[in-house]
Amino acid sequence: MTATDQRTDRLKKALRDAGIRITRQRAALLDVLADAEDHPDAVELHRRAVARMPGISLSTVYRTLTALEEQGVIHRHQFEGDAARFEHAETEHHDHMIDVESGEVIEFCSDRIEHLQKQIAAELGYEIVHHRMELYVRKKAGEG
Amino acid sequence: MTATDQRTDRLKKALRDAGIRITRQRAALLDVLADAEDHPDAVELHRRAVARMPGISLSTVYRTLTALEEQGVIHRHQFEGDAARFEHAETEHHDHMIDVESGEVIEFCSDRIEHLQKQIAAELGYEIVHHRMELYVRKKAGEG
DNA sequence: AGCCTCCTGCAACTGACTTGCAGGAGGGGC
DNA sequence: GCCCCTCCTGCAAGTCAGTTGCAGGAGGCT
Repeated sequence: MTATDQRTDRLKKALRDAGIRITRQRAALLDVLADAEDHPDAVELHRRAVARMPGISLSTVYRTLTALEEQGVIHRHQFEGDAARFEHAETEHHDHMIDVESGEVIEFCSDRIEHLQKQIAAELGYEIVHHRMELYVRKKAGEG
Repeated sequence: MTATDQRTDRLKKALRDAGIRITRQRAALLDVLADAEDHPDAVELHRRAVARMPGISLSTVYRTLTALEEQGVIHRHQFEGDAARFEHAETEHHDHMIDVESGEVIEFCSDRIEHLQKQIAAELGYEIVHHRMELYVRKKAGEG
């Protein structure tokens, strides 16, 4: 059993535990999400899901993505000017850099920034529910 | 002449210099933008503009907002699950905190975070074109 | 004042989702 | 293993925010 198979099983268990039926369509989408190493949008996920479960409709993909997000097993990202992109939640917390030329998405994390964010909010009497930080970047001249 | 009148004049000048005609519709919208102390969306801006120039259409508001953004005289923000919100660009650079309960938008800025962002991008061989950082927050218990 | 453009309002369109509906299929209970 | 209740699905139609084609209207240079 591969690492992504195990991930698929954990995702399925989370859903069954929440009383959500594992249909063939949902199983196909979970497989696709567990396999994905990138940040695909709904249409791309649908394209990949059709390969495993021909006939699955785009509305089922949208409905299932919404349910999966509600269960916290996937994250939804809304980058500038794009359709929403998704990734399974079995990753360490991280933020995103988007290469504005290639569209490539790079993950990163900074404890120091997170700490400063918390501090700034606290100074104004707030606590952070969640945050969004995206760096739109370009390869430096002479690199890449 | 008030501060916002002066701001309106600067905005108009920026447009004329870019070869963009100052029509009555655009003048009305510039007035509204110069006056706004909050972060209104297109529909709210249209509502306010109608008070100064009855008959101005929503599509003209959208078209003008796009042009103003291209000229760099206003900024567009796409907060989670909301229509785009706008503010004139005559402010110091800042990021936003959104109170998830009241919808209130609070501006803040952290040089230390900006510095860390630049550093993280540089370490991966990138330079930042622009960034987006939003903190979704809630008033701490016992405050507010 | 004349005239060339660019701008405007209207209505129709787009893209990304969302939803109503009637038929279909999980999966617990037997 | 089969039943049956309920939830899920595909389809088509709808929604929401924003965009665009068009024909008439108005800046602003001369």
